[in-house]
Amino acid sequence: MNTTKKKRLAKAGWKVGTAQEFLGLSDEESALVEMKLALARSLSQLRLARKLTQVKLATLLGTSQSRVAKMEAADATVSIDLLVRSLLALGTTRQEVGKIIGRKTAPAA
Amino acid sequence: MNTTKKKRLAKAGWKVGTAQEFLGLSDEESALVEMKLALARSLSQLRLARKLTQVKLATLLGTSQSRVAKMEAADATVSIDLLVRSLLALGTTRQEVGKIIGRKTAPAA
DNA sequence: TGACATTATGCCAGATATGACATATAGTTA
DNA sequence: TAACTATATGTCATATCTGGCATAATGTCA
Repeated sequence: MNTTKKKRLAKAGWKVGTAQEFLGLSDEESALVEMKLALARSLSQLRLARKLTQVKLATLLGTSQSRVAKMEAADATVSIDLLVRSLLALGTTRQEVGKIIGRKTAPAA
Repeated sequence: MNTTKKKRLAKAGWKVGTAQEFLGLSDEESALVEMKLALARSLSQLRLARKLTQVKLATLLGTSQSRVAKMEAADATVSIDLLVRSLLALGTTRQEVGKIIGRKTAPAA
């Protein structure tokens, strides 16, 4: 649950292979994080594919640029609900959302 | 978003084929509801398969019987986050969660 | 029938997420 | 360099979700 710790490390510039090994993330926690990462990545890709700025996407979704930035960053303050609702709003089907969630996340470059 | 309306109808005993046609649910809203239904159903099945009561499952998850009941009923007050976290806590893999979410929901019996 | 176990529903205080705003940090072009 | 665009981060009031409790409804068995 201690996401603050993770953020501190990340902010300090640590590029960790997978978060789980350094931070004491349980399997459940890391699975949840990976799901969020996969959803966040898809949202980002979808936005770019449509050549939208975060501001335009925010307007489309009825939210703010800052929240879009946080969604794409899989910030701790964004829920899976929000990510899923956003993808659905952009026309992503339920089946596709399922695939995204199940998709293995590529390790941080 | 008016889920109160739906609850009133449901409470009145209306067994609707799919919710969308009677209530003015948008595609996005109904997709979200269906995802929650699929997750709720899986949770229920998983609990029964392990021969647990809602009380025992609640203890296992660190929550209350009432919330488990609401989760299984896909109540409006339960988030996708909660359903997913519960499934993960029971050992469901991320891939399986993905499949569940994408799975087509059987119409109400 | 009563006694008991299980599940469902209503409510509410505290926890968490959201939207909005300000501001910071790139990145680009002149 | 300045001016501009796009993205990131911090904060906060409000909205929504969660856990927990009470209680109702349903089911089961003697």
